[in-house]
Amino acid sequence: MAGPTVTARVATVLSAFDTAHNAMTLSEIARRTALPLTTVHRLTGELTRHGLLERDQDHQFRIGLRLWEIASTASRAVDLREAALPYLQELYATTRENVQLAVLDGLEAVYLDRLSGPESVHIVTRPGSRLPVHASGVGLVLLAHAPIEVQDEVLAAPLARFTRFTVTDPRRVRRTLADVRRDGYVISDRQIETVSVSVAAPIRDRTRRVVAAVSVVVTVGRKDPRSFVKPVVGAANAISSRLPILPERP
Amino acid sequence: MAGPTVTARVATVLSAFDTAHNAMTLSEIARRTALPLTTVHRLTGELTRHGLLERDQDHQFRIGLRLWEIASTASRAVDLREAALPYLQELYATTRENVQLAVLDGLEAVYLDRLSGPESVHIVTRPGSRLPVHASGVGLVLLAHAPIEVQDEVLAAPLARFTRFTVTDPRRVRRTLADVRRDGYVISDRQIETVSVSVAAPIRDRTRRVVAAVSVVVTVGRKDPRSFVKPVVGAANAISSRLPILPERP
DNA sequence: CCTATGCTTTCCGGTGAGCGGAAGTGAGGT
DNA sequence: ACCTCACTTCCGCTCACCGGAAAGCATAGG
Repeated sequence: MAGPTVTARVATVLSAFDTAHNAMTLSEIARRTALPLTTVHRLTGELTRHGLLERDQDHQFRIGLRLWEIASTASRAVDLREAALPYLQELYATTRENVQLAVLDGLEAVYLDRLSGPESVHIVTRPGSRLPVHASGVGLVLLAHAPIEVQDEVLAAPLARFTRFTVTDPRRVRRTLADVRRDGYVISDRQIETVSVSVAAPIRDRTRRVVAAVSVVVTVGRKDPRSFVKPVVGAANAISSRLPILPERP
Repeated sequence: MAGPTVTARVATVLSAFDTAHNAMTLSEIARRTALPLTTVHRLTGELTRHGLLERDQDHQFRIGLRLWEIASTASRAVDLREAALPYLQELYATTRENVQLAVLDGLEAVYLDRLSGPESVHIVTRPGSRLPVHASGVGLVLLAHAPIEVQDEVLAAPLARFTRFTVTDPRRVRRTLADVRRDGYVISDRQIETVSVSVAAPIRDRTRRVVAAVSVVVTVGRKDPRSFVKPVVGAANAISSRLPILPERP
């Protein structure tokens, strides 16, 4: 059904860039997008002319400053991030552990921000990265409050296993989701990496709709995860009460 | 010269979004871009389908999470910003004043980051915004080390006056640029706003090429601006020494 | 030196995606 | 009921897009 329109191809080319591929040659982009080389050549050339892409002297393409600029000034991610930042910093100051902020996009969680210091566990997520929602703390929180169709669609597909602790049985995940809704927080124990536990809580806008989730990720076994519940929930509530009116997605 | 290609129109539509216009209706975009309504309708529809734009229930378009994501994971702005952040924080901690990081793009300065606290002067720039280079502290630093053609082009055009202190005579600006190169810093006195003075210094990569500028913006008359020269230059040098190899623009 | 390899750029003719005026829909206001 | 303003759908013309072919342009190996 995806007709090969120019706009679609532009989107495809831009989407070829991610954390692992932030600089690519022409033919690398062509390979990754499965588009004809000539076509990519024309598109990248035009995108570069408009500043959406840049090219260094090694002939490597990168995302252009212009595109960063547009995204930085105008996105809903930025509003949420800015509103939450002071409270995330406070949460970091009291826990000295990784602090994360994420929202739901489609069937995945997108990480908007992460604070971490030298003492924190090393974790995989970076701002701008995506993870499935069935395993991580923030993911479970977001899924628990997502529309029922989203939940069904996520749980209908096979659930990826990250560690031997990852829950991949849809029924058990559903039970967890019910717990999250009842308790107002969740503890995800070594489901993403075997070294870390995360404690997450929902952030709501004025209408009490869940729009984001905040979590703390700590080294397993160092301290009782339950001791983080109060600060995490507290931060989530503080952010909730300060949120500007957020636009709802249709 | 600008042929009306689809890619160009996509760029135009995306560029219509900025700090002052982060949510627009269809016809608002059409007005701002001077494109036919039908055309904008088609393009925004397609862009939305690919997640580059989003639309809330008020029919307002915004920059999509997908676009933010692409820009966040893959831009040269992000690398520079991340490398500099710890030192910017340190500079903020010691001065408690606005701290800014900017790069040159085309003939303008783009602000990558800003740290400010409750005690800082309120200033106009936000991350992602642009300002001309002939007046601000960071602008003068960037211009002083820009290719000669850029300098000529900037100084050939009429220079915008922001306050009665703004230097708009190209000859005087050129003299200032020479001073910047000699001294390694610049003090811009009330040239942007009548309430503030900025102290700026260049950031260089491994090849000693100037790739960015850092500045502190302080309230005029509160403290001798010269007392900020040492911390600003110190921070700039510290960042310079920690920079990853930055790609050069052709 | 020549040949091979991999990447980039230019060329060009056929064609369907893009175009946008016109007309239709629908929500708010008077 | 009528007007206004914003959005959406329709549809036939046409020009920008398409991509294979082939030519540059380095770097490596024989």
